[in-house]
Amino acid sequence: MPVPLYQAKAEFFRMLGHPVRIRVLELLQDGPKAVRDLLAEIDVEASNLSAQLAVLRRSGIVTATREGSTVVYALAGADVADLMKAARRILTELLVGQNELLAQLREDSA
Amino acid sequence: MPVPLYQAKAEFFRMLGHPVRIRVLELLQDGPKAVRDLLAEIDVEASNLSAQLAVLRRSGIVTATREGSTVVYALAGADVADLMKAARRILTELLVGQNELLAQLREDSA
DNA sequence: TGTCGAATTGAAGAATTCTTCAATTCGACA
DNA sequence: TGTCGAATTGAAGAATTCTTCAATTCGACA
Repeated sequence: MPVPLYQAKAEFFRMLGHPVRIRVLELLQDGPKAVRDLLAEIDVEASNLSAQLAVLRRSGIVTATREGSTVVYALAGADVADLMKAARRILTELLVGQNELLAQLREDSA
Repeated sequence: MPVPLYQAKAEFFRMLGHPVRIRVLELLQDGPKAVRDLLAEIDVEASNLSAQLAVLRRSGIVTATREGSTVVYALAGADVADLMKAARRILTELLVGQNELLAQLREDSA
């Protein structure tokens, strides 16, 4: 039996659910980048970055190609920017909501 | 110091990364639903569903209101449909890619 | 008030994911 | 061939998340 769709969706979102992986995807939206460059921009150990890149690679959302002594990663073509935009829209609402809640709490205790 | 944005994004996606939570969000796109109804449509134990609903509630993406002896959940207004659409677009690409890979593997071993 | 159904919660173990370390692979270049 | 830098991998413990069970809350209604 095939993986049910909601299961595949859940795994997809889970794959996105890590700060380093998010940063990588964001950086790759400007074009392909060598691991060294990613390493320079993200605050993470090399081996940990490798592990997170492996997660992205396995999912197929990025590709890796060796160029000389370095390895270059790129988005596999999928329209990641749109997804991030949609996510940001919701996330903004949620954070605003939390702020309002916080403000109310301050009110109430004042 | 505030939570960095990529951290908030990662938590957001992680919140989406569970089959039951995905199903709930999908079902709520058709309008508010009582927990009993969700329970009838999703293959999950009541206490487990409650736990997953709690995750969604805490994030603010859904609201819960008690109506008589049942509790009704609804999307908090955020545009979840768009997000799901963007996700589906990428996910489709990824799954197609995996199928092609699989086809190649079959080729090679034939 | 007592009881029932609906839903949630806390606690505990199981399962999964993260992080780090040491070891390894791979190409470049002397 | 030997060595170096770049990147990855495997293993192991730490941390987080899931699932399940029993207990609890809360309103409806007799």
